[in-house]
Amino acid sequence: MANPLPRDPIADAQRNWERSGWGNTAAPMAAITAIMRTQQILLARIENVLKPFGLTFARYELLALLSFARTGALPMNKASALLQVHPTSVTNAVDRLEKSGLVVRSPHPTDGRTTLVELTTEGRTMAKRATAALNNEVFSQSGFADDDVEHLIRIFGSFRRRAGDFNDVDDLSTR
Amino acid sequence: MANPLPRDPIADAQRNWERSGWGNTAAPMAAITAIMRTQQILLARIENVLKPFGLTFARYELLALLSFARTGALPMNKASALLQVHPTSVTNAVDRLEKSGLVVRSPHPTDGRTTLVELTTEGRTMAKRATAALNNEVFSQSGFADDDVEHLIRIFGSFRRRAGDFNDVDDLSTR
DNA sequence: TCCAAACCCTTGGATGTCCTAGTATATTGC
DNA sequence: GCAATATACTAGGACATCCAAGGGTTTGGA
Repeated sequence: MANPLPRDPIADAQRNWERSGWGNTAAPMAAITAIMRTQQILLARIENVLKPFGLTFARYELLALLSFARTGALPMNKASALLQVHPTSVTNAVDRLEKSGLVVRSPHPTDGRTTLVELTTEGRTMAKRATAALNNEVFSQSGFADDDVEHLIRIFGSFRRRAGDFNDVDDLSTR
Repeated sequence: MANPLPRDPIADAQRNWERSGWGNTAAPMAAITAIMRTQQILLARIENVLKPFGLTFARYELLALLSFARTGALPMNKASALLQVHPTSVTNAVDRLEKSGLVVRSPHPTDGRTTLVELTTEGRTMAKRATAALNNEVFSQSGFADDDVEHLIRIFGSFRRRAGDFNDVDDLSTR
């Protein structure tokens, strides 16, 4: 990890924006830049925890998704939709997970176009272990206050819905 | 863009987490996953706006950084530190920007190890144009309410400081 | 019935990020 | 003053993401 900078580079950028006549968009610019940087920091922490398992975050997400599927299997296109990544990214992840013996591909029983990805026994075990590690080493000490976590879930939930990610109006806080 | 899902996959994941005995970390997990997805959406929007300019976000960030430097030039290691990316990522970006004629490399006047990256006239023009496009097409319609933008800047500012990004306690709201 | 359109997955290519290692230059300490 | 250590940049490799294009399978309308 590099040494801390003396000043916040994003706050500096915000000032530069304002000084250049973009005062009305300086704040959203700063917020978006902060999201980018935060994502980078969090992803690095996650990858660091997953490395001993021989997993990356992309592959872990697929394992976790499969572990919550009723039968431990999903069509590739379904996984792509739920993970919200390009189909080729799923192909890539499945290739590597299959080489590691954590998932297997099988033909869809009724649709010849579709391929199912299924968790192996080792895959299910790996998903459990990796999940425990992530919860214990990352999520339980995220660095966000409880209130802020709720803020983030709400703000980004609205954002993602408006961005076209999903249609429902489900609100966990009302359960 | 894919069609919207009927349900929010992150809210579903949060429920699965709770059902599996990870109730205490389900919320931070959901918040972090939402940050990842939001970053992906925003990056796609930004790349989309920059594409006509032949720029990517990584290259744009370097151009913007240089455009705010007093002399339009910075040592590579300085750029790496301020952009908070690996030195090799800067090398990569400079290689491509140099091929496009937007920046030039030059030796540091007193330190033989250091290379300066400097904006060309075309580079400065490009930075201005791309910045205007991003402000008009992305930042001015970020999809976040003004209040939420302030929340995000505050929350992620604290997070980044605690993560070791920078040392100051600068708070824009007190200016 | 049958062919065009739609859908599913994969291959190949472009980019970005990081890590590791190697080369060159500066700085430090004895 | 010189060797050891630190610093700066780059080359090569592993992965991830997306896009474009191609081949196989289904579906749907004439």
